[in-house]
Amino acid sequence: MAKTLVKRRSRDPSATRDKLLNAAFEEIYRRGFQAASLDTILAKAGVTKGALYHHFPDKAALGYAVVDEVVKGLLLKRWGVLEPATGDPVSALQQVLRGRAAGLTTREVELGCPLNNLAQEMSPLDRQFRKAVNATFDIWIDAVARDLERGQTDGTVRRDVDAPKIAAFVVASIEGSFGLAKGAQSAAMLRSNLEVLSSFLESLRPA
Amino acid sequence: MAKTLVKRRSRDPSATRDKLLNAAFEEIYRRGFQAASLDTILAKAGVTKGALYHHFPDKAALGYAVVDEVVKGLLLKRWGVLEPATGDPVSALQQVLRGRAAGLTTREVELGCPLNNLAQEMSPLDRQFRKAVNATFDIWIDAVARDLERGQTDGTVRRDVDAPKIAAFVVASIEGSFGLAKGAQSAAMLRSNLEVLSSFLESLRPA
DNA sequence: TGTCCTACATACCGTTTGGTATGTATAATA
DNA sequence: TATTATACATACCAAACGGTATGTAGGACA
Repeated sequence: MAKTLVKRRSRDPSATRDKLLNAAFEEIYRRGFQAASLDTILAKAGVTKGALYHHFPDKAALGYAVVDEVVKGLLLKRWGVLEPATGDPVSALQQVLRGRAAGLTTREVELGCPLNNLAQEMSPLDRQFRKAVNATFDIWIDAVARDLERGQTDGTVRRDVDAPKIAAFVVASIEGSFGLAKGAQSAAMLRSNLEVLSSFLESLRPA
Repeated sequence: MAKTLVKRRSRDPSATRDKLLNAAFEEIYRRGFQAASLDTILAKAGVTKGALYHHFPDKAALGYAVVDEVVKGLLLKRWGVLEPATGDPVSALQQVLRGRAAGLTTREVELGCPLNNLAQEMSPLDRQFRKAVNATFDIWIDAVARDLERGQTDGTVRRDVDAPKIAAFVVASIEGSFGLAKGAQSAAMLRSNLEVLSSFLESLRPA
């Protein structure tokens, strides 16, 4: 018996922490951070207040952890930032857009982008929140910018475009599209916007 | 003495209502609707709870009124929707973008677009909120779409573009740009994004 | 002038909130 | 085996919340 390896620990702090993070993410995603109820999070996680305040000093710290350990990874994975860039960047970006447009869930359309939700709600209210959220956006934007710059050296992207500026605009357009579609509760509008963005990307190719 | 015209009425219901709406707008703009405190709003408006609940049945109704009677007009005015369209639409839109970029306030960069804030926070939570917010977005999008269509008949806009789709994308990009800039607290990023959007609009002109 | 409805002001209420104090069982360590 | 720190569970708290009940002053109208 590999008891020491497989043993059912009646106390598993990291598992408890994960349950808290996941439950908090769900609640925050649905209601926003400020309106997220700790009691609801605890009920969903199946633990008590003692566990929460053992792992996190306060509600804000739980929120920061949700950004750094849940939302950040989710976003970077969904937008292909974690995978190594290959081929010409315009086509690669277009493919990511198509993939996202094809795989949209109702939940995603209704609730929008969790990172953008937190950015809009918390940026003016909490400096630490703003920094955590913004750091993640910067990673995304920088990744797009570097892809475009690589395309410029490879000759697949026009040399007269300002790659960092375009990258920021691409991310802004994506988030704006999700936001508008969230208000309209329309996956069709979201897909349409992503298509327009895709056609804009096409204009970045050399003439 | 034009007493009946200029008289200081100790009771002025519509003025009281306006004070409530303006104070509520400020508080909601800063903290979001859910976190907006009625007591704070009342203090800012200089009235009491009795006045509030005389004019509005509950907090939600106050929020709806803020959208319909404050935010809506503000947004449509700022983006030139209320002024009659003239000249070629691409140039007109670019001019609005330049004007907005030039006239940005710190407050606007930090707090973002009040309509978009409410859209992101309340759309999944309150159907009536969502409808009020979305109706205003639709007015804006439709206005842009009609401008573009007019340009198409005038020959200043390419005929192969889908005007309503482009219009939605333009609004999405603008809101996304404000949102990203709000997170980054950067007027420069906002201006940069609006410039990229302006260059995109340029591509709508006939070859 | 008397009446009556509007337009508030004041005081209060139950609920929910984030947070804390305290007790206790587990499990590594000495 | 005894000790001790970790990892919780339970019970509780003050403050803030949205909302209500009740009282009252202003002003149009009769």
